[in-house]
Amino acid sequence: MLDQMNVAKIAHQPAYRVVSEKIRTAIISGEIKTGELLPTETDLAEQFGVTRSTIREAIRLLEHGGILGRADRKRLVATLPQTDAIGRSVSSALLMHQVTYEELWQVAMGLEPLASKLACTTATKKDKQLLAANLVRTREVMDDHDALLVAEIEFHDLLANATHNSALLLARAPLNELFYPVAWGAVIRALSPGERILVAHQHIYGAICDNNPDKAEEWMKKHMLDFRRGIELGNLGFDQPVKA
Amino acid sequence: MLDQMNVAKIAHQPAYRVVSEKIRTAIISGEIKTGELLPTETDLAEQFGVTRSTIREAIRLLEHGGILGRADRKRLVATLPQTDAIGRSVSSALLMHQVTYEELWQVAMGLEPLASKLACTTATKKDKQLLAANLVRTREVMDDHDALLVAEIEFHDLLANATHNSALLLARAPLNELFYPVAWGAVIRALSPGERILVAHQHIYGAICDNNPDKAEEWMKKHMLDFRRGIELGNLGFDQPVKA
DNA sequence: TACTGACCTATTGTCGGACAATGTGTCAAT
DNA sequence: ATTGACACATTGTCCGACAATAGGTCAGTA
Repeated sequence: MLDQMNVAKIAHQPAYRVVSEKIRTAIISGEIKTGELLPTETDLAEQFGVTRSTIREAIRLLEHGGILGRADRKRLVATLPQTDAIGRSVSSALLMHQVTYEELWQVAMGLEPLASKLACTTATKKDKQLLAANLVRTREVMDDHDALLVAEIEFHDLLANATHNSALLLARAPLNELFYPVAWGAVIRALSPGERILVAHQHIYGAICDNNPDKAEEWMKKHMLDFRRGIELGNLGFDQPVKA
Repeated sequence: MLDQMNVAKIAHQPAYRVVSEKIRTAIISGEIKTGELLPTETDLAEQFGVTRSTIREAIRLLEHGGILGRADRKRLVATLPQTDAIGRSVSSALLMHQVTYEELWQVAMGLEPLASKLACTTATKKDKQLLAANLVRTREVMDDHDALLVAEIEFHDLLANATHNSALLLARAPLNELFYPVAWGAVIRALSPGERILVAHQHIYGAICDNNPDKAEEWMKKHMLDFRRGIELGNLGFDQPVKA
């Protein structure tokens, strides 16, 4: 009796959600390959036996998650959810949860040294070239706070990409979106620690080229501790919620 | 000229996206408090000067991200995106990116020992009670593979919750969704390592009660290495993509 | 031939109205 | 106070329509 009620309730899902789920599994299972164009809304409506309005609601549901994108702002395509799409929703969730700088820093302290260590064995020549180019640019813009921040964020992003570990990339997405841009930006403006940043980056890069995981990890930890000290020295509210 | 084109293109966003964004910022900014009921679709349509269909599409866009939930399957309420909602979308993204067990294990190796260490200083009495209860249950179901897996996952989840770090919770969401259920489940079925799991959990729990962060971190690392060895011993394809 | 420009078509975005199902509140009767 | 009938409100779904525009077609011209 109670079971029947539950079944009945669960069974009664809105059509737009059922359709959305069907499309989603079709994409995940590879039945619809990524990059492939979806049928038009009218066709989909006919296929699923519902009206276009319902199809459109189902599409909206998927669109937000990044599973569906659009080729030319007209036709829809199945796309791989990219880190930036996921990162945005994760970041907005964290903002609403009033995440503090310290919480983000703790995560950074767990992931960034790990990324450095892993990158030593996984970085390709291309990755190293990109990192080297970033170092050059960092040296050039050392006195421009905004440009320095951009270069700093890029360095950590390149490093993470060099691990070729998509799980790691997604896990550290909030760092790119919230931690570095806001908190680190404040430190840079307050303390102008360009020289210290560059030195740390150079050591990390050197360790990767020398295939020395321990050294890479160690220098990244120093780098993160530097950052924490910067927040404290600048009295920037380490335990305050991040504000967008 | 080029600027104007960009502006024109950016300016021409579909109404459902504009409306969705307005509602979203209204919620994030606190103008609409979480838990509060939203106006009805008809009212919203009138407010924004669009038709109900458009409003509904805007709502679908937010519904997927967990920003909007429903009180009683009728009225909509503003809700905080919870880790499980985010976790689902992250996990589906990872599946599509063909994440491997090894990649997930690497992230786990970065985050789980960190969680153990942090929990030592942040765990409340309530947290410790929950962990203790979990240990009792684990001992009881040691021979039931499925129940043991549930208890194992719950232990790590309780531990993460004990850090009270929402950034960490979100970062490790894929571990809950993909890593433990699938990979660890395979190990348990293949090797029946109930005793080793329990011993590790007990040492971690003990370290937290003794406020001994280093020991907690160390035992969690052992625990993770055990898992890796299990995968290798069972020849379960450590470098294979995870399949849902 | 290769390019240009006008035209046609397909597709999305938006509108308005309609109805069924279902939860909710009201109000009278007991 | 409880109950039951009834009207009402709200969501889910359908239908049909039209404007805007991206893309393709096709004739005309250098």
